[in-house]
Order: sequence, then structure tokens, then C-alpha cells
Amino acid sequence: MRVNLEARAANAEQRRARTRLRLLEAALAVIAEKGPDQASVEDFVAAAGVSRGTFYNYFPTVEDLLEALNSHLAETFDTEIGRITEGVRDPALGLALLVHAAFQIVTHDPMRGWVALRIFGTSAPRHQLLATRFDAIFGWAVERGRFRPAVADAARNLLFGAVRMAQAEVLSKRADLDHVTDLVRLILTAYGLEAQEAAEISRQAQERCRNELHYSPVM
Amino acid sequence: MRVNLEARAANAEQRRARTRLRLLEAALAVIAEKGPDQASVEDFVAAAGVSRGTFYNYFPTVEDLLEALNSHLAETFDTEIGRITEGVRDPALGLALLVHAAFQIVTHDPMRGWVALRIFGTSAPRHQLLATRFDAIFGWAVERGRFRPAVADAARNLLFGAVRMAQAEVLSKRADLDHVTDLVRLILTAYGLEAQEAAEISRQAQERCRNELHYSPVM
Amino acid sequence: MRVNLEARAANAEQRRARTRLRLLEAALAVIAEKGPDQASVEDFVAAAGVSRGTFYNYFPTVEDLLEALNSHLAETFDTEIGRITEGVRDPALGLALLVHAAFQIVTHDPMRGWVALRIFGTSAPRHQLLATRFDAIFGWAVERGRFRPAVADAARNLLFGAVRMAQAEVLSKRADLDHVTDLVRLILTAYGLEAQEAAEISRQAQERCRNELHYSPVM
Amino acid sequence: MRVNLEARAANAEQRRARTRLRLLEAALAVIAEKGPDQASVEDFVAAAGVSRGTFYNYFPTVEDLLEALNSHLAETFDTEIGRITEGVRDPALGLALLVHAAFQIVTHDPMRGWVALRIFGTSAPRHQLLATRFDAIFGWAVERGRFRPAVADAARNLLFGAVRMAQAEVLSKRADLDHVTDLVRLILTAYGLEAQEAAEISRQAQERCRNELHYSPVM
DNA sequence: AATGAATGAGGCTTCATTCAT
DNA sequence: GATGAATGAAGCCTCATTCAT
Repeated sequence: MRVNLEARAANAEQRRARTRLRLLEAALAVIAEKGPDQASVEDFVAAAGVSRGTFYNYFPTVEDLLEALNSHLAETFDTEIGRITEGVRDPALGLALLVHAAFQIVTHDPMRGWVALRIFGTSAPRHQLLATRFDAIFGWAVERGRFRPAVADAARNLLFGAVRMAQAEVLSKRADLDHVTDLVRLILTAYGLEAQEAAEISRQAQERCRNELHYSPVM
Repeated sequence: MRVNLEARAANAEQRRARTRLRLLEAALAVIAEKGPDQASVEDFVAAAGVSRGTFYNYFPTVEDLLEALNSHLAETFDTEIGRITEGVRDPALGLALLVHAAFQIVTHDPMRGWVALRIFGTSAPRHQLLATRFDAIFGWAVERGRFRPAVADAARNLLFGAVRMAQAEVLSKRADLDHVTDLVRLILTAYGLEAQEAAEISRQAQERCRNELHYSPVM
Repeated sequence: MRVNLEARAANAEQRRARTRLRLLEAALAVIAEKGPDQASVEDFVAAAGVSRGTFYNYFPTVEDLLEALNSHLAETFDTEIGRITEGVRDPALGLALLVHAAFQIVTHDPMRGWVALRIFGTSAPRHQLLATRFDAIFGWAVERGRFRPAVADAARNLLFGAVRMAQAEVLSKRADLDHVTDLVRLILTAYGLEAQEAAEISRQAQERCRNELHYSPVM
Repeated sequence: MRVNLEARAANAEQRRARTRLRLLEAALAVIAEKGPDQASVEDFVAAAGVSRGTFYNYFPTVEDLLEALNSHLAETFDTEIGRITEGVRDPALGLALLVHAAFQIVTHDPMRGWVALRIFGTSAPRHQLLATRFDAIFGWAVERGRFRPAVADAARNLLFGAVRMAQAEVLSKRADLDHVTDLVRLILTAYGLEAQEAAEISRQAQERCRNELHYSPVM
């Protein structure tokens, strides 16, 4: 009996999780297309194939869904980036990989790219995962004498701002991945590398991402 | 008789212009606070102190108001930037002035800063004035051997992306104008200047903006 | 489980049908009073006792409601007329019955009468059911030598125009059903019957309608 | 001095009348196109080339304009009809002329035709001029033994209803003037004429209208 | 849990009318 | 008189959210 109950509970929980995931997936697609401001509950439930009521069984408000989506994306994104930069010895290469990997992901799964871009524009709380990761690498690079010392905030905003803008360009197909290579080269130069080396590392990183990133959509 | 009619027409025209301006000013304040997507006609007319109907006497739709505001801001902004960079001999200093001046304006008239930031995030047609201005200076710098040759798109996105992100930080008071000085230094370094000189020029430019920019709100 | 779901679905469907009917009924009353051009959604929902939003759950626009109402009325009307003229051997009597029955209905359910009158005046697509029915009977009468040959269009417009005008008079209580008897007599005379016989048939038809038409509102 | 003042007053009055007429003309055109319910003050003043304010100097409300237009049309219409039926000896021919003349007018000046049709559908007070004229001719015909005695109301509604319906058809070009000839024949038959004679008189009347009606728009 | 009908606040837009000039 | 800017009531429609089943 007990076993039965437990099994049933587990079962129910699984179903809950599955429905929740369906709603998140649907929201991803809808928001990628319309943006968070134009997307309605109707859109979400239609895309997920569930009823209005069900939506509210999982998310008390639309805002909550957006937040959940935001967190979900930030976490999976950070995880992927972590995997790529793991074990890298050179912090400069680490940063280059970080950026190139992000664009690799965005290119292969544009929906996530759009959603990240669009949610970012709203007042949604921004997740600190990537910032933290950046700070760690950057600090390490300075410590090792690889980068010229600089205020971390400025360095971070330089990179994140440029990346964000390039992301919009790439997603709109107004720029391709070579654009990113140029950008990374400029950034590394800003941080203190010689132009030659910066170019070299950026190129390397891109290649490595292209080859090694066996990427598959996470949702 | 004729004179009377003409005078009356002129009078009416003035009234019209004044009301239109009031609406634009009000919209500036409202959008700075709420963003273009959350602002309603009700907000605009309440802020302008006119009736709902009056709004539609001036702008057929909200979109039209936003567009008018957008153009207005882009033009005044560009004009101001133009005045500041006029007569500058060194393109590197020109770019530094461009960025610092922008932040000077944004700091003194945060509403415009917010509106620029927020409208930028929408699908509103982006004005090309500043991009054009940047390209001219950058091309000139490369030609003169002041900057290392680079793809203009990448160089532009680096600067505009970073500036945009810093603008959000500064407006939110999470960063001050020193942050901008750091940023400009990094950017100039990315473009090929020595770290030392980059820092020097950035500092100079900031000082000059602080002293020379007798700024007053344009609307 | 399955049964439960099915039952629930059936239940929901019933609710839907009931609400839809309530809206149509309410619209009938409202339009009878104000006419389709002066009726607002507010009027409809107030009369139906539902909320504004509910209206749009059933009809995308006011126009759609009117159309549904129009079709509904035309069909029920034609059905009733059909029942009355069924099995009649003499086409002249058939036409007389058609007209008298229409007025019987209009008298007992003035709302439908008004709505028919008022919707007719708009650009709503006119239903052809009655016209078709008339043409059939008229053609039959001519064929049988009962009516003098005539262009069907003229004959139809004579009857429909006169009936429409009389309907307005009767509904406004400026005329009673004897007026209709006179009118039918004139029409039958126009079609070629002797005055005496025309009067006789019109009287007969009226009586028959009065006795046999166990009429009850359809909505 | 006095003369001057008087002359000036007369002048002013003339101008007033002219502006008023312009507004009526404009309203005629607008209503013919859009119908009275869809026409706005804006439409009227745009068509008349005057300002909103001027409109209200002449008509306190839109309703008043419609009423004035209604009266204006009824009067000019009646005048024209009167001219045509003047001196006719045979009342049957008189009625036939009345109808054919009406259609002649409507055909040559469709705007008036549409407006009459459309205003009629509203709750505007109906003018009795034509009804009175009909009653006079009909009574005369009965008295003379030309028509079979009948209730005047029924006879009138038969004719007016049929004419109104035919008018809609003719204006929509779904019927031509031959349709009217058929209709008049049926009506005269209904009133007691022999079919042969009815046809003959209807034809005669139509011809006469076509030839003699030197029609020109009245406004 | 899931459903979907019902709600009502909130936004957009039109337009007859007023009124200062 | 003529003008046209300003008004605000009134209409349309959407959509997040609630709730009975």
C-alpha cells in the first residue's frame, strides 16, 4: 500500500514537472516570436496545449512564468559555458571561449537568444551567474599578469554591452559569427593583449567552439 | 480685416505648437519612468494636463507620438554632440568627447537618457545619426594611423554596446562618471592606443566636457 | 474518469449554448427597441446580465452578433411560414396565408417584428428564404392560370414593399390586422383575381391564421 | 446711412443663406454616400469647406441639420411632383405620373434618392406632403368611379411601400425603369383598372415623364 | 489536477459639442 | 459671424485572473 502511494505520488510529481516544462517551452517559443510584452496567457496555453486554468496551477502570475523562464535560461546557459571553459589554462582563452560559446548557443538555438535579449530589456531581475563567472576569470587574468589591471566593472560592462549588441545583430542576421571574432579581438586588446595575440586567441576560440560544442537545445 | 485673420491664424498656430510641445515633454517624463510599452495615452494626457481627445488632435496613435519623440531626441542629441566635437583635431579625442558628452547630457537630463535607453529596446526605427558620426571619426582615425585598422562594424558595436550598458548603470546610480572614464580608456586601447595615452585622453575629454558643456534641457 | 470528462465537456457545452442564447435574446430586445445602429455592446450585456468580456467570448464583434441574430430570425420565420402554407392547394390562398401568418407572428412577438424591420434597413446580407418561397408560389399560380402572368420581380417587390410598410404601421399601432386584410385583397387583385374573390380569400386566410396559429415565441 | 445699414443687413442675410445652403448640399452628398448614421460633423464641414464652429452657427445639433435636409427634400420633391401632375384630367394617369416622376428624379439625382431612402429609415418625422397628395388623387379617382372603393390607408401603403422598395432596387442598379412600369401597372390593377388599361397608362406616364421632365438638380 | 466560462479593469479611439479668440 | 483647439462622454476591444465544476 505504502509503496503504491509513494509510487503514485512520484508519478504525479513527474507529471507536474512535465506540464511545467511544457509551459516553459511554449513560453520560450512565444516570447522569442513576440517578445515578453506582446505575449499573452492565451498564447502560452495555446502553444502548450493546456487550458488557461492549468497555467495558473503552475504560475500564479505571468510575471512568475517570466521569472522562472529567466532563471531557467540563466542556469542552463551558465552550465554550458562552465563546461566549455572548464580546464582551460589561459584566462584570455577562457574569456574568448566564453563569448564564442555564447554565440554558438545563440546561433543554434535562436529562441533562447531572443528571449535572453528581450527579457533583459525588461525590469526582470538580472541573474548574476555570468557576471560572477566573468569576474573570476578576469581577476585571475590580472593576477597572472595576463591582462593589464583595470576596474572590473568597466571591463565587464565593455564585454557584456558589446556582446549584447552583437547578439541582436547576429540574431537579426545583420552580422555573422566573424563579426564576433572581430569583437573578441578588440575586447582582448582592450584588456591588454597585443593585437596579434588577441586575434590569434579569438580565432582559436571560435574554432574550438565550432568543433567541440556538441550542442543540443536544452529544453 | 485681413490683418485680423492673419494674426488669428498665427495665434492658433502658436497654440498648437505649444500644446504639441507640452505633450512631447509629458511623454518624455512618462516614458522615462515607465518605458514606452507601459505608457498609456491616459498617462500622457494626465502628465500634459490636457484631455484625452486633445492627444488625438496631435498624434493619430501612440506610436506616432513615440516616433516624433524619438526623432526629436535623436536630432537634438546629435546636434549637441556635433557642437562638442567640432574643431577637434585628434580623432581619438573626438571619440572620447563623443562618449563623455553623451554621458554628461544623460547625467544632467536623465529623462532623455532613460527614454533613449527604453526606446532603443523597442522596434522603433533607430536613427542613424550617431552611427554615421562615429563611422566618420573612426575612419578618419584609421586613415591618419591613429587607430589600428579594424572592421568598422565591430568597432562601432563595441563602443555603442558598452556605452549603452554603462548608460543603464549610470542612470540607475550603480555607476558614476568615473566608470565612463575607465570605459573610454578601454575602448581607446581596443582601437590601438597605448594604455597610457588612452587613459590620458579619456581623462582630458571628461574634464573638458565637465567644464565646457553648458548644458540645459532641450525641451 | 472518461465518463467524468465527457460529462464535464457536455456540461460546459450546455452552459455555452445557454449563454449564447441569452445574448441573442437580449440582443433581440435591445434591437427591437433601439435599432441595430444605436445598440451598443453595453446594452447587450446589460440586457443579458453578463459582463462585457463575456460578450466577446461569443461574438468577435457586434456585427457577428447581428448576423447570427439575422440568420436565426430568418430561419425560424421561414420555418413557421412553411408550416402554415404546407398542403395548401390554391396558390392564391398560399400567398394570402404567407402574409397573414407573417403579421400574426409579428403581432404576437413584436420584438421579432421590429428587429426584422430594422435589420432590413441596414446593409446586413438579406436572407433569400422568403423571396424564394414567394417566387415558388407565384410561379405556380401563374402556371395554373390563377394569376395573370407578370414579371416576378415586380410582383415580389409589390408584396414585400407593401408588407414591410404595413408592418411598420401595425407595430406602431397605427394600423390593425384589418389593414392587412385590405392590403392582401389589393395585392391579390393586382395579381389578377377578381375583387370579390380576392377579398374572400384574404378574409379566409386571416381567419385561418388567427385560429390555427398556435404561436409561441421562438427564443 | 439707413440705406447703407439695410443694404448691409440684406447682404449679410444673403451670405447666411448661402452658407446654410452649402452645408445642406454638403450634407446631401455625404449622407448619400455614407448614410446618416455614419456621417460625422467632420464630414459635413469638410465637404462644405467651412469650420466646425460655423456648422454650429447654423444648426444647433446634427439632428437639426438632418431635419432641415429632410424638410428641404420633401418640399422640393413635392413641388416637382405637383408641377408634373398639374392639369391632368385622369386621376389614374395622375397617380402613374406621380410614381414615374419620382423615379425620374431619383434616377437623375441619385443623391436625393439615397438620402430620402436613408433618412426614411430613421426616426425622423416623416413629411406628409406626398401622402396628402396621394390621398387627394385617390379620393378623386374613387369619387369619379375610376378606382374601385378601398380603404385609403391600405391603398396608400401598397403604393408607398412598393415604391420605396423599388427605389432601393433602382438606386442599386438591380432594377431599371421598366421595373417601375411593371410596378405601376400592378398597382393600378389593384386599384381596379383593367390589366390592359393599367399597362397602357403606366407606359404613357413613363414616356411623358421621360420627355417632359426637364429635370435639373434643385440644390 | 485540469478545465474553460465568466469577469471587469484598463486601454484605445471617435466625435458631438463648447468656447475663447 | 467664423474659427479651430479643447473637451469628455461613450463606444470598442483585450486580457490577466478567478472560480465552479
